[in-house]
Amino acid sequence: MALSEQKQLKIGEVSRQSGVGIEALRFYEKSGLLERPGRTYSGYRQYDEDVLERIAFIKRAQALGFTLDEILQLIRHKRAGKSPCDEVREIVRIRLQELDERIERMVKYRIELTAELEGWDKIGHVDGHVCGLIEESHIENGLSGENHLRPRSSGRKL
Amino acid sequence: MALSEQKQLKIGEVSRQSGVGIEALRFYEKSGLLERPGRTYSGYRQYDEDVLERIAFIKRAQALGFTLDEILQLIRHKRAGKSPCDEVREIVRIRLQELDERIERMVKYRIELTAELEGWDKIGHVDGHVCGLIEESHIENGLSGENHLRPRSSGRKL
DNA sequence: CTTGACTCTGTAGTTGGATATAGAGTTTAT
DNA sequence: ATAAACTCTATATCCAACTACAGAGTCAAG
Repeated sequence: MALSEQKQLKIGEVSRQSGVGIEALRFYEKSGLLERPGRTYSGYRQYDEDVLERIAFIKRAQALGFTLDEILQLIRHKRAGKSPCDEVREIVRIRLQELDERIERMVKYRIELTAELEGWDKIGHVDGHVCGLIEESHIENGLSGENHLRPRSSGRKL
Repeated sequence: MALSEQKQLKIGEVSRQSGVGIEALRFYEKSGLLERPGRTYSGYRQYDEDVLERIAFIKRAQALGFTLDEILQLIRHKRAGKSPCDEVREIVRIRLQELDERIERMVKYRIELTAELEGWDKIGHVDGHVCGLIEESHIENGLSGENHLRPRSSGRKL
C-alpha cells in the first residue's frame, strides 16, 4: 500500500498514449511542466501512469488558451499547496476579453475585406491601379494599427 | 521632364514619415519588398519620395492580412507587367475563408470558456480539484485539436 | 574641431512551441 | 548474435516579422 504500484511507461508509450511527441515531452520536462520521472538503471525515463493526467491537463489548458508559461504558473501554485483558482480565473477573464476584442476586430475586418473585394469587381482593371490595392485602398484606417489576426499556426501536429 | 525631380529622403526621414522602423526598412529591402534605393557618394540610402506609397501599400496589404511573402508575390507580378488582380482576389478569398473559420472557432471557444468559468463558480473549491481544470474539464473535446487563436503578436510598434 | 545624431554592414536574438538531427548506448525479437 | 526499434543528451532549426547590437564611418550644428 505504501508504494502504489503503477505501471511504468517508457517515453514512447507515453507519447503514443498522449499524442504528444517524444521531443515535446522532454521539452515539457525541461520547461518544468512535467516532473522529472524516475530512470531505469540505464537512464531511460520511467513514467508513472498518472503523468498522462498531467499531460491531459496541459493540453486542456492549452486548448483553453493558456500559454505554457501560464500553465507552469498554475502547476507551481498547485505544488505550493495553493489552489490556483484565482489565478486561473484571472487568466481566463483576460483571455475572454482578448477574445472579444479579437473577434470584434475580425468581424469588422471581414466586413471591410468583403467591401474591398466588391469594390474591385465594380472598378475592373484601371491602368496603373492594381485592384484598387496597390495605389490606394478603399478601406479606412481602422485596421492599420497592430498586426491583428494571423495565428498562421506553426503547429504541425494533429 | 525626363528626370522627375523628387525630394530625396534619407532612411530616418522615411522611417519617420512612414512609421516603419529603420531596421524594418532595411529588412524590407533585403526581402525584396522595397527596391534598392540610390546611394549618396558615401553610401547613404537616398529614397525617392514615392517609396512612401510603396510602404503604404505594404502596410495596407499587411492590414488586409497578407503575409510579406504574399505581398512580395504581388509586387513581383506587378513588376512583370501583370496585374495581380487574380492573385489578389484569390488570396483575399482564402483569407476570408480562414477568417470565417477562425471567427467561428473563437465564438465557440468563447462560449465554452464562459461555461467553464461558470462551472467553477458553482463548484467552488473541491479538494484535490483545481477549479475543475486540473483533474478534468467540463469542456468537450471540440477544441482539443489545432492551436487555434493566440496571435499573441510579436509586434511592438504602433 | 568636436560633439552628437545619423547611417552603414553584418550577425545574432526575440517570441512560442515545438521538431529535427547527430551520435551513442540499450533493449527486444528472432 | 545480430538487427530493428527504442532511448539518451545536446544542439540546431523552424515560422514570421522584425529588433538589437557591434563597430565603423559620415554629416550638421555650434
